[in-house]
Amino acid sequence: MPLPETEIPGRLQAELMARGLRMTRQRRTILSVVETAKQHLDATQILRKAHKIDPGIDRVTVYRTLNLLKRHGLVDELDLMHLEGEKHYYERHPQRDHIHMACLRCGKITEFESDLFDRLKGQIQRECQFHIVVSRLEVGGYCSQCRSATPA
Amino acid sequence: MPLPETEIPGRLQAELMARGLRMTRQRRTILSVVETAKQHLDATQILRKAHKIDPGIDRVTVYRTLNLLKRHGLVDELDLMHLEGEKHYYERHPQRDHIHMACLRCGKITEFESDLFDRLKGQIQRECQFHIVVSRLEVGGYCSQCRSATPA
DNA sequence: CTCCTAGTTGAAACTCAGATGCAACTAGTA
DNA sequence: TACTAGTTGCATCTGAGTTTCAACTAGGAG
Repeated sequence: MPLPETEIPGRLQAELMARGLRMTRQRRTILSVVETAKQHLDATQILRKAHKIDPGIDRVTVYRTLNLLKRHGLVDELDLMHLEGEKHYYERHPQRDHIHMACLRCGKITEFESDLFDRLKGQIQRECQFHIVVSRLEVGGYCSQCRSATPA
Repeated sequence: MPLPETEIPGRLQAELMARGLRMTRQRRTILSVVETAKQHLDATQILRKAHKIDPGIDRVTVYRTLNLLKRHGLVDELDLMHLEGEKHYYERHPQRDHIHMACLRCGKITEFESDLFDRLKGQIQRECQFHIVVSRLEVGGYCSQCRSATPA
């Protein structure tokens, strides 16, 4: 089955290789963890998952690889309003930027795409003559469930 | 000259006292530093400036006071795209939220207010039923000067 | 004005994410 | 198959921010 686009096991890998970067065993592992993540993971969680695939992998390699991906715009670094400590979270850079909403009560993270957001970025580029490379809109507050819940 | 609003030396102080919080010598000092800051300061810079006014002041007190102000929504905590390390920057919470643009080349921080931003927040509150307490839109990229400058 | 106490402070020690220096290793190429 | 620039792992470091606790004090009660 020589499909033209196998896509699933390695869009990030493909993109890194297309940039002429070396594909090591460790990088492959970390990339697959990031790629298949169901939620936002921090560096420690990524290390833990990578460790299950390849126990020899080191913390430092995870940090270095995440920096590499960030520099190449392949992953986005999130703070998620520092709801718990100062760690960073990572997600594959999406085709279309979205907003992250963090509930200050239950900690749930919700994502939201908006045309207004796209237009706002356009306005910044035009009016400020600022060339946007990365953007991050994070909002802290109370989600619909927590708003209607009885106060803790 | 009993002006009804002396305003200048202590709007933050007044707001804290209005909330029934204790006004200590140290807090007064830190508040005045934040209040008169010409640019975004991190905790260490705030400590340094506070130290010039009151050498006895401790790091810990600065951190605690900044947390207090943050909890009361009197200052906003910024990351400024982590241009240099993981520290946080602080600014008085403005009447109207603005966007922070960080130049990845020269490090300059520019602020920008936008009607679209206000509308976007309104949309989030309405469509997501999310009650916004704090919002932070940070953008990284290249400012107009650096775009036209010769590559380093 | 004096006393009282809950809230605040400072000093030291701690935590934790992330970075760095360097010798050993290896992917991709000649 | 050999070579080498780039990568890895380990040990160590850094630096922001937090915690613990005894001593102190702002601001209200008497």
